[in-house]
Amino acid sequence: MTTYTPRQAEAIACLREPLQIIACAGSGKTQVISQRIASILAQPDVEPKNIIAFTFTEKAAAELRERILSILEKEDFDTLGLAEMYVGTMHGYTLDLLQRLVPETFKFSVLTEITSRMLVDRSSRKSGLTGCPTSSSGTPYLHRFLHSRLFLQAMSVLREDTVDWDQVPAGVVSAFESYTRLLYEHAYFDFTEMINLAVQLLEDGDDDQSARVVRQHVRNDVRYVVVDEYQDVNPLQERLVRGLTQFGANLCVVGDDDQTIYQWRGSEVSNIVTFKDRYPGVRQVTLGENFRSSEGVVEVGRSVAERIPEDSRLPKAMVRAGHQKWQRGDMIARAFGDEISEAAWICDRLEAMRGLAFSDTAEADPRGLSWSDFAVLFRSVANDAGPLVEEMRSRDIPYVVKGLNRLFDSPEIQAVVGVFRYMAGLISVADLRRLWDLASLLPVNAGWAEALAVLDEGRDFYRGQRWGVYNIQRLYLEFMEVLGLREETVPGDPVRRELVFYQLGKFSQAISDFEQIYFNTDPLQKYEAFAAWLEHQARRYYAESDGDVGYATPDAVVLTTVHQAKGMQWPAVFLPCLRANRFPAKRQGGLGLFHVIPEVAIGEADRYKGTLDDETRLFYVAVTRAQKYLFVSFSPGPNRLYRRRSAFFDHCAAQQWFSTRDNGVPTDAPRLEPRARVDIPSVTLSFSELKYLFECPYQFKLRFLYGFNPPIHEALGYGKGLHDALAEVHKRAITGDLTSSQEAESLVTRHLHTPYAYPELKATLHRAAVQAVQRYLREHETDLERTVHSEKQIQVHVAPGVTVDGRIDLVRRLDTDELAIVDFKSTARAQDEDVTRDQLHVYAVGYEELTGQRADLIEVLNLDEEGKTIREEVEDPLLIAVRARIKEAGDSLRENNLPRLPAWGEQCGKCDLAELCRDVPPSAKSERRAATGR
DNA sequence: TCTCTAAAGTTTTTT
DNA sequence: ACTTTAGAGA
Repeated sequence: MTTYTPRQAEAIACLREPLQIIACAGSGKTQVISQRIASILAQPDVEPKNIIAFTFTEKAAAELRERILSILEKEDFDTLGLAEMYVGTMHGYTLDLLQRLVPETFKFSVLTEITSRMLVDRSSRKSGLTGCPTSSSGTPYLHRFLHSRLFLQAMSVLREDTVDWDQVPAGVVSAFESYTRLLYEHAYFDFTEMINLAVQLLEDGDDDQSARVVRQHVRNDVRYVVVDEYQDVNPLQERLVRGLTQFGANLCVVGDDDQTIYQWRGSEVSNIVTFKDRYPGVRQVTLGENFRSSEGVVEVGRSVAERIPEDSRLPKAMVRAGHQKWQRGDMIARAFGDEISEAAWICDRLEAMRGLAFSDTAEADPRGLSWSDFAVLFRSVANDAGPLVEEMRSRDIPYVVKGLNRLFDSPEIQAVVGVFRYMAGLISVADLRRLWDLASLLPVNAGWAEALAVLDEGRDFYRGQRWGVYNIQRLYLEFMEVLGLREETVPGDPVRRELVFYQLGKFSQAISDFEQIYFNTDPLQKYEAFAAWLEHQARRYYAESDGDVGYATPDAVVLTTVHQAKGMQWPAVFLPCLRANRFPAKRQGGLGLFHVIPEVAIGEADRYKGTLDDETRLFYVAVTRAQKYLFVSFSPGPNRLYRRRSAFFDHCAAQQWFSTRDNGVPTDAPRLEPRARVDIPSVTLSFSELKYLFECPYQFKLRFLYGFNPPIHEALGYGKGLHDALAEVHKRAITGDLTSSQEAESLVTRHLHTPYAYPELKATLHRAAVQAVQRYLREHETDLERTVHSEKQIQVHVAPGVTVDGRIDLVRRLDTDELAIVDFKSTARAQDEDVTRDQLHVYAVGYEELTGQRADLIEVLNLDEEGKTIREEVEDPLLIAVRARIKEAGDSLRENNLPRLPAWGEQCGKCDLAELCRDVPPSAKSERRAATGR
């Protein structure tokens, strides 16, 4: 049983008035939030669906969810309905809210930073980009490609910030209008727009139909809102919080103003600083006890925070409360003459400290420090980490770098990029061959000539075929297939093979991103645009190491940025390269936000500039990551801007806790066998991921770990549209509004979105969808009123760390009064029946966990004319078996044990990626060509 | 202490 | 592509 300090207990027990928890670094914040949510749930009249908990990242959400579940399980709490408690990001919440309650948005899809930029560049006039004026004399208007990033930043700020529209130039206003119009025309949300739309609906009166439904739901169901990392909330997100609590829901915000490090992305510190003045009757609880670090680390952290002017901080004093002891020599500040000796010193230290005895908690037995207990934090990994990486490589110290290697720098990807430079006519066959030899990518018996033939056929743009035929993804996969390039044919050892395939998979992902926007473009232009995009833009966006292959965390020293280290801790932390103009960083030049939107139009515009205070907060975060050992160091950088010491370095060196000389690790210091801290990574699987994992583990690996995507199909969106139309029908049925078959046409018009179809196909699909919906409404006219749930969110916690979540299409009562779980399928080419049955049994397990009710039957209802319906009983042995299979799947995933099927099987015939895995037997070839259109 | 010129340029979540 | 900074020269 966890014991809590009086302050922590006060926060946990405070459930009535608005609560602000000011949580210093290492104060056990997540535990307190989790326990508080458990006490909310313990109240007799509260249901899980009454609770919303916001985190900033998905990772933080997963952690919080796991923590809450473990508390509830320990307290033997009834977890009925728990899937309906929302724990996640604001983006996820608003998207879910809209796509559950506002039928017009069902068909919307989400643009990423990459795809929104492509959209803006592709439609540079319609998006408002090239009509957007600036205040710089050299650049009266923004340019295509060059300024799309800046343009999108301005478009976000206009919605996320408090804007005085009278101060915004008319040209910028009309560019903004063009941009939002373009989004809605294409049924896209960017990351800001989903929150923006939800906020509009929450703030609107009840006269708009959608607003009424959304507000009604919030009024009835939302009773507790918790916001973690409140210091990073921007003004729009603050409005969302306001909107959700406007009908009296309790609000609890948690954060630390000293750890505001994303202000350049819009977070507004004043939200947290003035919270008490903006909400009535706020109870403030300060968690000042730091359980993480030694007194030396805590005191230095406090002194850094005190460099921030008092009037922009909440008053607080962090004190040490943990068991770590400070000893002279634990903290060292050293300056070096050059980068090489600084890197060498860090490596000496790492080697000398490995094996030192260390206790994670007061109770735990000490263990020897291992590689993964050390972190090196940089202000800029991309600019400063080079020399240290070099040194660690030469000494064979295991490490992982986050943010140094760009995917497109590797010779392997340059070889692949060459393929598309060849396609665009920029290089010759000989150049291409040279690139592939240089990357040593060619398999032993590579079919080079055949592969070139594939390219040349693809390059014949005047065959008069439909544009959709010139599919980049298909060409890429076919090129690899014909070349015979598979994971086991990549030259080199298995480690290299895996890495190369991971890179090739990421490239496939990049193609998908591109084709999502450029699918309907004249083929020649499309290939030219792709080559140009690869050359100029793609390289900035795709980092080689941002997804590690597999879920296992290696025992290695972590090299990362301070930003990415937020929320983490290590026994020993190094902060090297503390140079003036780098940390604190100097402001960047160039055309900036204020050339588009004048400073006076934005409240608190300073935060977009990156001030000294912001850098100080970042340094505070860096320092407080250390549990015991902290090493700050300086060496002059390669050019004259970085020759002087950082003020932060001098600050540390002046503190008594630091030694300025290294006397080495004391020879009598206790040592133990190095043993890494064991983290069991938690795995959350969606239904579709689970489906692939059951079907073929290697297919799962190719798709989700490497990132290979099948080519875009022109009819994409048909199944989703049908699905959404029926979802609306059933949701209305629950409220007693039964849809007649005359409405099929308008339902399909609202929900069917087939952006990749050529006009004739579009019309065909529309007709087919209307017929399918009519047929469904006719055949199920009388069932509609027996609809129990539509799109029911479920979640199954299979074992510690293994969760499956997904949605059940429909739950309804049959004439026989039995309860049936229904899943819709819309393609005649239905999946393997075994998998469908497994999947449905997962639904049954989830439904039982959610409602405590047992479903009697599971049904697969095919919406196609000749499609058959599968119906079968829910049986206990199957439920138990499915649970065991999920757990097994989760375990093999964590062990990265994802083998191919032993031989070509029926599933392989339906797998789009089979050729990347093994030879297709001659008997399967013709059938396959028919099925995949190749 | 002022003025001019050359040289340099970060961090990154969100389905 | 433009603003900040260091350092030279006045």
